[in-house]
Amino acid sequence: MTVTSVHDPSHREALWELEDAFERGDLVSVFGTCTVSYEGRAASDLGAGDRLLVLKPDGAALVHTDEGRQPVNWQPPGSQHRAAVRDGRLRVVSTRSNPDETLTVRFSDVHQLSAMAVTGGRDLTLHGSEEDLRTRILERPGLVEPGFEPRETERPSNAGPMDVFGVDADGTPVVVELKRRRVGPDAVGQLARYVRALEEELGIEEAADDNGGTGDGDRDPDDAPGVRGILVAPSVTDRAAERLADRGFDHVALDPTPAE
Amino acid sequence: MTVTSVHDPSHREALWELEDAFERGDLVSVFGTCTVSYEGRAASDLGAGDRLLVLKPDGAALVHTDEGRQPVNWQPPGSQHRAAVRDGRLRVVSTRSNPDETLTVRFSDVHQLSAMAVTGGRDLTLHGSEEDLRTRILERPGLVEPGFEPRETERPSNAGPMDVFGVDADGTPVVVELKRRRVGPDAVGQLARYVRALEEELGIEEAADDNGGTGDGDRDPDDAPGVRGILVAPSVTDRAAERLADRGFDHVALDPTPAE
DNA sequence: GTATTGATCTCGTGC
DNA sequence: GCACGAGGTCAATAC
Repeated sequence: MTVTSVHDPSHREALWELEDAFERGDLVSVFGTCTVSYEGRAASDLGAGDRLLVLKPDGAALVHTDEGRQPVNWQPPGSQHRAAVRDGRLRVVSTRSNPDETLTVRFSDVHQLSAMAVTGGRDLTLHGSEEDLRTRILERPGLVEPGFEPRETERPSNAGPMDVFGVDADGTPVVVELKRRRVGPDAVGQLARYVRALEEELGIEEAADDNGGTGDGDRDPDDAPGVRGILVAPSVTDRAAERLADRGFDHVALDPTPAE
Repeated sequence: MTVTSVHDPSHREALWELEDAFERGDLVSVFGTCTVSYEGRAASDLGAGDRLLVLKPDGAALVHTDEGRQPVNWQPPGSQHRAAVRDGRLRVVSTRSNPDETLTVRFSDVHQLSAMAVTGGRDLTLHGSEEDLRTRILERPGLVEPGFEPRETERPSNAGPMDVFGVDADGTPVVVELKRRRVGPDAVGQLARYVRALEEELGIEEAADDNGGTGDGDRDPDDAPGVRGILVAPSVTDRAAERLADRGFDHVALDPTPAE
């Protein structure tokens, strides 16, 4: 089996194993007592402690403590790993450019080092994403509202691509913004940008909304809108609901996956 | 140091080690060939392949392939790990509630299993965050613009807390939104929400309070906005710049850390 | 390369 | 518990 593993190695022994593992393109895990420092997009220091260092052949480096889903320190894929023994410590440095950043892990003790050749088997089939929600709607447009007709997905606009563009039963243009989970006010802002961009593009002028300054698309919900906005999400927060009402947008409660 | 480590263990042997490690509250790493399935906020399946499984005493579980900073599958902290041998495979299941979700890892082969007791040493000192940017501005308000006077940070509003609230040289209220890096249109929307909320708030106060506020609260609707918005960030995208101009907001180029 | 947005985002903080 | 926003976010995609 292609796993090498050393228990309580000397620094020099650990160094050999690391260099071999880098050479082979192995996935490496190192248990040990170390300090960590990072400099790049920000800068950080982490005092001595026991941690797990994971080094990947694609250049990713992860320093994990006993808590949290997130590594306490890391280096993104595309970095270069190097190892050396300096000042009686095993030093692992991972660097990359653009942006320039460096992660340095200094081990006073290495307790356990393992390396394994790993290939393939990384394609995940995932269900329940925003894309699934879109598929669901395209297959059954009536879920949005009776008479809704999708015309285009990822339709380009000055404000970027809108999730779904279509028309309602009256033929009024509709912008649909999809979210796979409960949303806050930011999603309403996003929808508003698309609606506004489409209104400008279609040459639909809103009544009395061109004083520059703070005019930001407020409308009277009683007005017949030039372009409608519909937010499709399982639910919305109170503040988002307020903002939806302000803009005259609708919310449709829908999950990315059908109820089971 | 208490590191246990087994190479090419039988499933039963691996099971013992796992259960002991769970008992002791160890940080665990497992190299092996496995399939992974997840069901909860979404659902996913991953075919057989060699991976690294990390199990943390706080309940976090991470499945890593040879690529990427992100685990291909995971379970958040607060989950419960369990292990068993079923159908000739070593099965590790991690579950949590609220939301209900389950990660199942089935090993056909375990190549290497290590466990280490880990405590403390997880407080990181980080520099270059948004908070550093705020500190910088509070110490030298002139960086925003000459005459700017910060009055409050995290000032509450109907739209949430604004990063910095203050007044400019003319006494006009100013909302400052801070970003540690280059920003897109979303940040302008965020700033706009705060400015709008503050305008409404001040409008209500003026209407409800006959004395008006301080003398410097006067403004000319045609000329100056009631509330100014300033986005402080290293830089902004074109679309964000457009949007800033639309709203009449200003951009101040500033890094979280002084140039070196 | 930059820009934009989704994510099983995670994580902290405040209510 | 929910809501809101930051993050060295990461990662995919379009340009």
